[in-house]
Amino acid sequence: MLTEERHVIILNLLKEKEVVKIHELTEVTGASESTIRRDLTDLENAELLRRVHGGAAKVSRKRTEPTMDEKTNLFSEEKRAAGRLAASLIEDNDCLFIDAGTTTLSMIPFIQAKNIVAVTNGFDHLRLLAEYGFEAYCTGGRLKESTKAMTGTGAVHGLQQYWFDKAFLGVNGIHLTAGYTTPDPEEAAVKKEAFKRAQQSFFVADASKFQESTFAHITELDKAIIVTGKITDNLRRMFEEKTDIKEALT
Amino acid sequence: MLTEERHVIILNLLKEKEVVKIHELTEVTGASESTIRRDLTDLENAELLRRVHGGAAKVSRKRTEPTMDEKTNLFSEEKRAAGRLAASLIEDNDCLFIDAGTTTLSMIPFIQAKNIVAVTNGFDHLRLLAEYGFEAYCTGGRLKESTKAMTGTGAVHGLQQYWFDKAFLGVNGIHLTAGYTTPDPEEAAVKKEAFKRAQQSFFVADASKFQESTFAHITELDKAIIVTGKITDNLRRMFEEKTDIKEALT
DNA sequence: GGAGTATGATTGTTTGTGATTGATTTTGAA
DNA sequence: TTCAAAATCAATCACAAACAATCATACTCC
Repeated sequence: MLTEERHVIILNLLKEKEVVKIHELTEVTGASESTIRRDLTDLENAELLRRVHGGAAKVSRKRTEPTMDEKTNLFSEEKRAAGRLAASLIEDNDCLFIDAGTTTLSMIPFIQAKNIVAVTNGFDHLRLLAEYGFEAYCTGGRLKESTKAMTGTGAVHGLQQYWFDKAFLGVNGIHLTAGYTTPDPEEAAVKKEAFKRAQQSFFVADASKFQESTFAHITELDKAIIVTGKITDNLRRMFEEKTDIKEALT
Repeated sequence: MLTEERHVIILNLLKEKEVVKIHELTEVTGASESTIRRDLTDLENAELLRRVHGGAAKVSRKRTEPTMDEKTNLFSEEKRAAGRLAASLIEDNDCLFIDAGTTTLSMIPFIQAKNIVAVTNGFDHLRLLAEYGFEAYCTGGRLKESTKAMTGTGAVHGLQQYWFDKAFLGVNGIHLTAGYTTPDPEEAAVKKEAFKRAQQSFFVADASKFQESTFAHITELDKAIIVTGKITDNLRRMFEEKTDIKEALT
């Protein structure tokens, strides 16, 4: 039996079970323990499994390398805090919409909930959701290169196939009278549609977005919940009179 | 026995099994070990299999390295030739569908036409189209991680917003009686819808796909044009009786 | 007939294998 | 907890299998 054949057998066994024992593998393959050990060492180096005493175990999908990068390097501390807080609002079996944008992107590495389904119009979001092993859907639509978001009627049309438990939306302005706003009307149309189709909507934003207003209106302030990093006492007092705010502690 | 015949035998054996042994191949073909080794070296250079100690293994089509220069490094000479030929069929102002799959991916760097609009269900295709400055749309749908294709009703639904001048489709089997086929019925549904909505459809494939048939039917042989790399005289004669074939010269 | 290619045999070298060793980890009973 | 037996481990060895390189022969296409 070829080395390659044994490798295939070992990996296939590991698709069905969490762990395989060395003794088990010697029986299935007819090879000696030494050979199996060498196989396991090779496969571990290729990051296709993880060695454990007495055999080998599945390498979990969620432990891919981007984890560290994304969690520690890619985003500012403030964005990560807001992302972590937003991710904690997701429950098992939720059907989600996750909007394009860096603030919503930062929540994905922190999602702990199991068995969720996520629809997104963000190119990187789609990739990241799949990398972390979540069931990922894409809205479709025109790829706007500057923001790597899919927008326009294609995206709205794609959204109309789904209903959501929760929508996590990015936003550029959160204003006491103007409500939630964003500069691009095409993106606003997508956010509006997602908002309409979700039982609960969350606008995830950092402190710089408060008391700003931009061109295109999405919805009124009290129709959604704000998720944010640390903000000033003043801002908090002003906005929590009008709507729910969830503020990250750190 | 001709070199070409042995190559076909070897590749066919590898479609059914994960690995083949050299000794096995000497028995089937009657050739010496040296000859088989040379065959395997050739086929490995064409990226149609992967050599392993004692034989050869299926080539896994994972792992695209996005930082490489796609024109020179990412694809085999055969794939590039087919891609270049397919790209040359695109005219200015065309509205295109470009299917997911490595063969169709290889055409994107060669597209010279101006002012085109391209819709795709391939994740990498979307990125590459945008990188090369084309107007890129995405069908949407569920991201199938293994192939990085978006499929299912979401993708079909997304497609129904568009009509195409030309559709470039990937395929796993091109068979004289079974027509064009692919293993996954969900992907077949997407290809079918794209085929239906295009004035002209092209199936882009390498030589190994000829006279193969897989599970899900897409359409009949004479309803589309085949774009391929170099194939044997025998194959060309058989297929050009039934439909148009465009074969890359090199 | 001669240039170019494909083939099979032979060579010395490299790689994969199973057995053996003593070291390390796990287990279970005191 | 502590200790000893059992299981598992990494390291090493010698042998066998597979390897690339080379050569001489047979074939094909001008």
